[in-house]
Amino acid sequence: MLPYPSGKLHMGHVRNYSIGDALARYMWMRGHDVLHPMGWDAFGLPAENAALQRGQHPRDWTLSNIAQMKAQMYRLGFSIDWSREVATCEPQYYRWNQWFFIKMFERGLAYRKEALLNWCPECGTVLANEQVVNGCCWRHETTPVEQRAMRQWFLKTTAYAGELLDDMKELEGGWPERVLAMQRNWIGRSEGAEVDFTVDGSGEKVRIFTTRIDTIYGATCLILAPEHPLVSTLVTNEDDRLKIKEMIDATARQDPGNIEKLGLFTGAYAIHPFNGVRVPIWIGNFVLMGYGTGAIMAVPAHDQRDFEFCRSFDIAIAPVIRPVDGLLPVGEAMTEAWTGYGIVENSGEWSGLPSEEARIKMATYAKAHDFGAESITYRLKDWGISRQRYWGTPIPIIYCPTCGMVPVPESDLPVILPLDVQITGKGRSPLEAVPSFIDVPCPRCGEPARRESDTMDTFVDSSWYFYRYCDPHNDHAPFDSTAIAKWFPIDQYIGGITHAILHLIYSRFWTKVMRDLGLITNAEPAKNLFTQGMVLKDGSAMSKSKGNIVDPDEMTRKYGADTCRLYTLFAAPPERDMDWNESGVEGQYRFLARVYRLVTRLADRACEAPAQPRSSDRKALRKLHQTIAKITGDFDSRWHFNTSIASLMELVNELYSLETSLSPAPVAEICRTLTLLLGPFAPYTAQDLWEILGQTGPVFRQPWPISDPELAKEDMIEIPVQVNGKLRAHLYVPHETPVAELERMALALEKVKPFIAGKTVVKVIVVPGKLLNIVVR
RNA sequence: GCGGAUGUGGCGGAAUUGGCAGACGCACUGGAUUUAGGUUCCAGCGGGGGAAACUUCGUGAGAGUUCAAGUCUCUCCAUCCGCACCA
Repeated sequence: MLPYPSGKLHMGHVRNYSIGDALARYMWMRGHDVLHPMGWDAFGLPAENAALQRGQHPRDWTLSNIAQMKAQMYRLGFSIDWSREVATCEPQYYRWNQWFFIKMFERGLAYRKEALLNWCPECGTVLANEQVVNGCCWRHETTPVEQRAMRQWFLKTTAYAGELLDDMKELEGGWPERVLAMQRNWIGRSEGAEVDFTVDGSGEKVRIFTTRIDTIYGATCLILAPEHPLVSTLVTNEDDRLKIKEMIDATARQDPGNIEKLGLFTGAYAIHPFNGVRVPIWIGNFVLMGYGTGAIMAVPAHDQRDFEFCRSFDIAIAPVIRPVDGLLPVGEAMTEAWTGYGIVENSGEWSGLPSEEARIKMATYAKAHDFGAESITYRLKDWGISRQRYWGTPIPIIYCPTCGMVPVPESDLPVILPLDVQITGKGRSPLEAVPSFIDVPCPRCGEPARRESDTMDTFVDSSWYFYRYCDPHNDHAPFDSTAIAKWFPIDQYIGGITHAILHLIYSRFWTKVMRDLGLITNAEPAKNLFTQGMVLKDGSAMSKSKGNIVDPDEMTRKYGADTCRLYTLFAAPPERDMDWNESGVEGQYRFLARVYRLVTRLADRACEAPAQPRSSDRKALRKLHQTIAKITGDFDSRWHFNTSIASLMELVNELYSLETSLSPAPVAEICRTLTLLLGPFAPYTAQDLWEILGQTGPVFRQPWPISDPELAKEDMIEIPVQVNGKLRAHLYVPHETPVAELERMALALEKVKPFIAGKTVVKVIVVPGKLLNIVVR
């Protein structure tokens, strides 16, 4: 069992690529310059995996593996602008990852610290907070992560927390609201104040964070997180220390969101900085060390959690906010906290002020007296990027006993992975056991030193791969800035919702860092984001643990790549989740076969001697041009390819029924156009038909067909006739029939007469070309 | 609890700007072709009533606006997703 992901192209990818590929092909046919690289997944994980399966060393995963990936993608019929190909696992890419890392290290944006980290026993590595899903690894959904204290490398995403949040304003409209909502939530900005309480006796300060400084006179105790550094000095009693340890363990075991409130009195008191009152210092498991300062003031009267805590430990409840409508909270008789804003009372000189005003004035006062200040807290944490894996970019740092942490000189980049490595999947990084890699001289003093053995999270690679695509063979910089200026920000990024707070935060962060390094000018990577729905099987997301995986390779062998792609586009609009249903796949297979038979038959027909035009020709051309208009409209507005494909099916059905009565003249044009329309969705079939029709060159380099409104226009229009909003009849009339004439005809209809007989026609509503409604009373 | 969505036949879905509800496909039924099965082709297919013409009800529930509501407004219900003791 190797400690590597068994990543493989799955149906979610196929759907993702089908959407992007259809769009790119359409844009090409419309004459646009499109850089259409497939996602990082296409190059990264599966290539690594394939290499491992063949027993190759990942260090050599370069062109041969890209070639293999190419073959896989081609087999699935995806087009990629190969002239700009790049793979994130090539040594050149390692080099620029390391180059960026050193730039960040020099600016304090990359740093190393000891921290409790999420450890996945299955991967044998640590994970970032964003990569933990329901307490489990994002790759191993049933393996709970463990907490381990380790020294690890972090990137300072928190330095950009405010900007990451503020710049979302520019993404509104272009990004799905739910992704923005998830990111807002994840960044978790909250405005408040920090206030220092002094420990009575020792004089030590306890800093707390609150969003409701206006309630501070209602603080009846302080509560520290069990992990708070002050706990060890306040609690000296062995029994209590044991209890605190138990508290931490018990909290970790429980279901999040439903954790029993545990508390312990430290025996110490703190001095309230506003009124000098001594308040007890408690320890509570509901206070999180990772948020704010890890300590709070408990205001039981105005915070529900504090209320529950103080109730169960018999701590005083002191209301200090009165609702504007004048009703007082009832103090000790309260059954729940009152969390609204109102008028401050029982609060010394601030009594009588509205909450909002008191907040500002009290924070100003705290600052003037040097015991606090306004403060903004974010929930976002720094991104832990160390991984104890073999594959991945080595972190370019050397530890020297005298010089400390020394970055690898730029001339020595890239640091590449050693070949002589034993991959056990156990314990620490496999690189630690490779002396030729680990033991190096210090670049500064030349004395023996040790190389960092951790490698970077692969989300580092995915954070900027799309920039490298613009200039993949550059060997003196990550890319040329002018190449970026041409393509960035990305006009349209397409991805799964699963990356809403992983990849999409990291890549936004990376973009801002690169901008501050002066490499690019855009502050955001992508103007527009489209998140396609998931591919479900039997109502739930496909996953290895559930065993409901549909293998694209197997489907391709059975039905062909075009069928799979067509089905992923047809089964639902792209933003919606779709259920995988194999009989639906067969429907698409039938459709493609039907098109193929039709076009090959008609190709022979086109060669027949010319004949008199027939009425069927007109009908077929009309449907053809209506279909062009429909599909063009779908591409230009909403990407509902399910309706595009439905309209292609309608066209094919119509051509089937007209087939025998068509004259040879329009047949060639109809076949060519049908093939071009099919091109973005089923490129293999389209290319095949294109050649059968005697044409040359790639279909997606042909101009997109243009709908002729005259040919698309119906001769006669059908107007529904309603009486009091109920459908009663239809009128078949020429286009420019005058309104008065329509009214006269409608009122004279045999089917209408019984419904208006004996009643007064109040008015007749005519919506030109649409409908006619007779209102009677 | 907070946030984001969604609700239409047996199923996936269509109705893009308030204007014929159910396009297209799947499943099903019948017919043609076939020794047979499969394939292919043709037809039917929301519920009730009717032999049929036709009629009536119908877009989670209830109200409202309108000549007209799946679509707009309000109230409620259900489901899904994300976050969740965030001070």
